[in-house]
Amino acid sequence: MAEGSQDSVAPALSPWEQALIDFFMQVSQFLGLPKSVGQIFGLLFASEQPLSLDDIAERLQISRGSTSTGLNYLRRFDAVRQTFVLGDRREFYQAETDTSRIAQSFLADQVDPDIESWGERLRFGRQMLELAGPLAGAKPEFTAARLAVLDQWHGDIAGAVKLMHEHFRRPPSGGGQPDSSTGEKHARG
Amino acid sequence: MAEGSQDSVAPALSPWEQALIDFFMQVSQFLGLPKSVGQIFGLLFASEQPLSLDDIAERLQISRGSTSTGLNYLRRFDAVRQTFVLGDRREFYQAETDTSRIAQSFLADQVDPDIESWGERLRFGRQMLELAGPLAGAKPEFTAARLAVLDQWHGDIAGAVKLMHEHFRRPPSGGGQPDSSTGEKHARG
DNA sequence: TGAATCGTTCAGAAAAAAATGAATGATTTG
DNA sequence: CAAATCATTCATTTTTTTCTGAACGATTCA
Repeated sequence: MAEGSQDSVAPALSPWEQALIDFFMQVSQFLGLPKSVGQIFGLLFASEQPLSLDDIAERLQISRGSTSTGLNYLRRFDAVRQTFVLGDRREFYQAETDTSRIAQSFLADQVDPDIESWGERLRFGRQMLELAGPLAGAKPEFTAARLAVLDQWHGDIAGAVKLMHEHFRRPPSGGGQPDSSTGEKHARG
Repeated sequence: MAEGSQDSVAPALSPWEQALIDFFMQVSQFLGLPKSVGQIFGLLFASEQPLSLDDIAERLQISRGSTSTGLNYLRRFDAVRQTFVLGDRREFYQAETDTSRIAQSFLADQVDPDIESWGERLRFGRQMLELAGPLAGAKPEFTAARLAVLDQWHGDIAGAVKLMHEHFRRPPSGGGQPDSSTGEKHARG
């Protein structure tokens, strides 16, 4: 229903909202993201209607700054859908429910760059060592063996990441139910 | 008895050591672990001989407390091998080079518990909602749809984790080179 | 048994990360 | 065009994490 109460009143989170916020807060911290990101996503996920930045900040009692930053994260991962409400200049957000989509973006933005950077670093280090030769301070055979291990490390991890990409490329086992009940049209005049 | 250098001189890290320490420090931070953990592993990885806790603390110029804590982490993940040197009461460590082994332990210790905890939390939340029914403050069809999405989330992620487990269960593509040059035998237990 | 050596633990210090909120720039409305 | 609305940015404050180092218990050695 339409919110009867006006400003300054903290609308008190329902248990439903609270549970989802807590849940995604944990997920967020597991992924090494600020907890506010999880909070925001949780609130959006719990909400049937799209919410504006101010809605979110007010409901969660966090600053607009944090909210803005958090929404940026979520946008980066395509974890949030931006919807436009007629007659309202503000931007409204709702939670993306497609896991694959989010996971792919997350991998691309948060994981791939690191893996790639490690690869570069390894290549560089190897070059340096090959140039410096035995001067580096350790036995050549030993360093050679270590370099081999490093390559294995990198290849192994990169392989795991590739596997994740593939896993999230295709829709999961459940069979794609297009989430009918969420498809409410809200853009009203 | 066999104490060669008892002075306070920090032996100055070689470029080889420095490079590896930096590298694993980055990996460590990526994984959400204290950077000292990465430093310690890097130093061990760079060193042909096993090192004692004091060796590590001294070379890295970090406190014994941090070193002890860091070594605990590494032991948890089987990222470190404990070796016993004859005539020395202290414990010596060297880096485990088998990626699979480390990855498996890491998954088991750092990832699996979270996934499981999420699962519990979801089951619990679902129960609560089913009991509370429409009282929870949102339309039943909507909450039902959301719960379905949550299940998909969890299953999807759990699937990814299982995939990782499988990936690291078997030795990686490279064909098992038994790491001959590292296989130095010193008093084992 | 007593002195010495080891490794761990934990309260406090230091460092790092995140949140805040006012200033900023951009866009729209009257 | 000026006023108003909106989202972002950034210097500062707050919170969280990590490191430190001395105290402690355990073990070994003489």
